[in-house]
Amino acid sequence: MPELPEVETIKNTLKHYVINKTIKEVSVYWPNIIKHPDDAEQFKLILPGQTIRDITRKGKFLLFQLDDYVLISHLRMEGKYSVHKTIEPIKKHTHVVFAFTDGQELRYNDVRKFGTMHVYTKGDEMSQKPLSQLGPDPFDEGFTFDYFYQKLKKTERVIKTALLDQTIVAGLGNIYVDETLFRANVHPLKRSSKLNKKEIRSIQCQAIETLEEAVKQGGTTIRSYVNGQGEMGMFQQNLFVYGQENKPCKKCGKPITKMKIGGRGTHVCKTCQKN
DNA sequence: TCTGCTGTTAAACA
DNA sequence: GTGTTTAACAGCAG
Repeated sequence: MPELPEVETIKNTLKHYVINKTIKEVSVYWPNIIKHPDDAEQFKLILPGQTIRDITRKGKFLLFQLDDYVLISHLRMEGKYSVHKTIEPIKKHTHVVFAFTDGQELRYNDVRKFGTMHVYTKGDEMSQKPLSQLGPDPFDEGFTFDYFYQKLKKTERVIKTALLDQTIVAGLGNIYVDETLFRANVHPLKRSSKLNKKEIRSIQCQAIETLEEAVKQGGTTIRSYVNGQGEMGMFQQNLFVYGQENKPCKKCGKPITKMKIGGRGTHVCKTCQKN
């Protein structure tokens, strides 16, 4: 589910509810979510007493900035956060609960249990998995044309696969890659190393623009995504190709084709996107 | 009931 | 380095 715009929206809505709250107790109902410390019991032990000072984001990762630690959370396909009063019943598929000292709780719910959580001592998080190998966030200074050009020029993979690679740029997923390539008029099967400067610049600009627009719309809800307040996104109304199989292209009117690239469903207008 | 699909990613293997 | 398959899971459509 959540790609950069959805994580950004969750961050913004959640901040409103959990900033300056102090963790009293942590419950873990599915320990496999916890990747660091190795032992979920340890995870439960170190967090009480910590106050959430800020929430930040890098790529698709949500970072809860605590006093002494950083909690790094990845939602994978269907992870969701919500805030409740302690007395409210726990919903199905709730795997981790952070109870605060004020009678409220931050709950992590994940139908498919693919999400991950890592806790590191503050300052260590960037040199450890999962952030250590991550490329620049598209909204960061580090996502320069020179950097992007170099990275794409030296890989033989097709552009669709390269854009999904989080070590090149962090935050694009299947929806926004398809949208970006359509807007840039580049075919997803085009070899990255064969792209010219103009195409690479276009992909970079369209990626940033698409993500910015999606953030403004509160993200894209296809099946299950909701923000930290349980609200759906609206960007699905602005999609050009994702989920538009057999529907007329909004630019040329020819039907949108769906194919498989690198094992991922890929939507393309064969008229507008040239290989 | 069975099969294939899903917004993610890491690991194992050729 | 690159591509493919599998695996972590549950739900849903056909």
